[in-house]
Amino acid sequence: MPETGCLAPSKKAAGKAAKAVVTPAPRMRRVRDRNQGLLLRAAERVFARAGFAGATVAEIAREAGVPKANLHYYYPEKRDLYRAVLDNILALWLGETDAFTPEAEPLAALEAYVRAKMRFSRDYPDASRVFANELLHGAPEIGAYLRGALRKLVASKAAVIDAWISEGRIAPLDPVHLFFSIWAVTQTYADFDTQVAAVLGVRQVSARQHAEATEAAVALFLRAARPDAVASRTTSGKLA
Amino acid sequence: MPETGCLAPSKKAAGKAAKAVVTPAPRMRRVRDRNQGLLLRAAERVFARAGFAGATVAEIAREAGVPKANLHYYYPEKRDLYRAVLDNILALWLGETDAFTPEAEPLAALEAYVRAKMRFSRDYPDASRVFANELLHGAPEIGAYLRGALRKLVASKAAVIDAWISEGRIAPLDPVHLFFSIWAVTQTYADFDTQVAAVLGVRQVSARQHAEATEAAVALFLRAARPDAVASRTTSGKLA
DNA sequence: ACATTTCTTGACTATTTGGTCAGGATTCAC
DNA sequence: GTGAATCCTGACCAAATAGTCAAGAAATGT
Repeated sequence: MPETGCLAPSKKAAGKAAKAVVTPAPRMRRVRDRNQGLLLRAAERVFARAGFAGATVAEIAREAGVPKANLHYYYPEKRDLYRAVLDNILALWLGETDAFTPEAEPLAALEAYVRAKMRFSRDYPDASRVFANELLHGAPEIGAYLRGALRKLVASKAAVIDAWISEGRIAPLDPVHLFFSIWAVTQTYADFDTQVAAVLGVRQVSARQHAEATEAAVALFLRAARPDAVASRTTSGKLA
Repeated sequence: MPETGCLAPSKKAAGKAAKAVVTPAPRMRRVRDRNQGLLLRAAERVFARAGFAGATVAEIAREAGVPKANLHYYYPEKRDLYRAVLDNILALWLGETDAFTPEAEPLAALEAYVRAKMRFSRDYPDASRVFANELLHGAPEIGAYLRGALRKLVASKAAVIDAWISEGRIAPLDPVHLFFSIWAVTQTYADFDTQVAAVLGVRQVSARQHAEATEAAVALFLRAARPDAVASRTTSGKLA
């Protein structure tokens, strides 16, 4: 899970003897991994509930159970830690689109994706919130990723969906906006979980309520994506 | 627009001569209104792009064009200013549900609501973002509002929709989750506008693209909410 | 006019916070 | 063992920031 691209003794620290710092040496990896893991998990929690600006390194260190100075040993700057957290999250967030292949059954793929995203919002609410917060403030750290990998991914999946549409196997919904909608709806149950709980009249959204939310989301998208039953039922396409 | 419940010379300032402080006096209202307006608008912008913790009163004051000390004259604490901004936003956010009356045409009401919410995300993106940020961090300031007015509102509108459902005039979607979904989808175009722009491959979402997003959202919800044409077609024949 | 209230603002302060550092403790390869 | 890399950490520091204050400048009612 670690190995986030941020080597520990940063440029500054490695000022004097810069010989074999390239690889952190295959030696003592246990301690580093352990502490980085602790710090990453603590940081995710704290960033999730306070945002980047609102989080303090002291609090993260306390939550991780290590002295602040030790945190700075692994992550020289607050931003390094934040980046590491985001990198972890992106890896998770990107997945789950495998179902969208030309041969797949469109509605089944859609349902699987919605369910996967709902599961994500249940299992990794902190990750979702950190991600949301980053987007909300203009994605200063992951903008390049959004314009790169994510954009490419969406474009390729949109092509698949467009093909399904022209075959009449799914309703003619704009695929890109469909993705935006799915992300929005599923993440709302993590990011704005406070609002959901408040409107539902509970302190915390229960597992059961989350399951109901999942069914509601699935129903919404499946109903919307259901191809118009009528159509012209000709050979290839339909009402083009 | 001002008159946000936060009178200027707070408890502290009004320590000595506390006689007729109840009403700010109908006198000099011009200056106060003007400056509070400037500050509120500046604060909304700054809070929108930096969040509560990330925003600095100095920046808000600069953006409003007044000295920092003058800001503190009207809003003794940063939180007072934040509350005032939120109060303004809530008033806006609450509206637009008038269309949901028992007599209304369900799909028309739904469409009107979605369009209104999309318009909101276009016209008040900063308000939307401040609101989103507040929710994201657990709604420390407006939690009571969510559990009170908002919850009641949703409950009453959900009852209307449930009635529509039992009359077969709209698809059997959970009304409360329908609201969550509509809010999620429409606000995503304000709150996560960075992501939308990135995936669309543009720097800024254009007016035209926002219009397309609106049509996509309307299509999504109308298709999902369309009652199943078949049904039982009994006594109170609906589909008029 | 003039007393009174409201407003304005530069200068100041207390606190928080990210980050540094030097010296010591561990750990590991050999 | 032992030497070298790695790790640990209390004590510090400089910068940023929310909030104060007191003295004076407008504005206002009568």
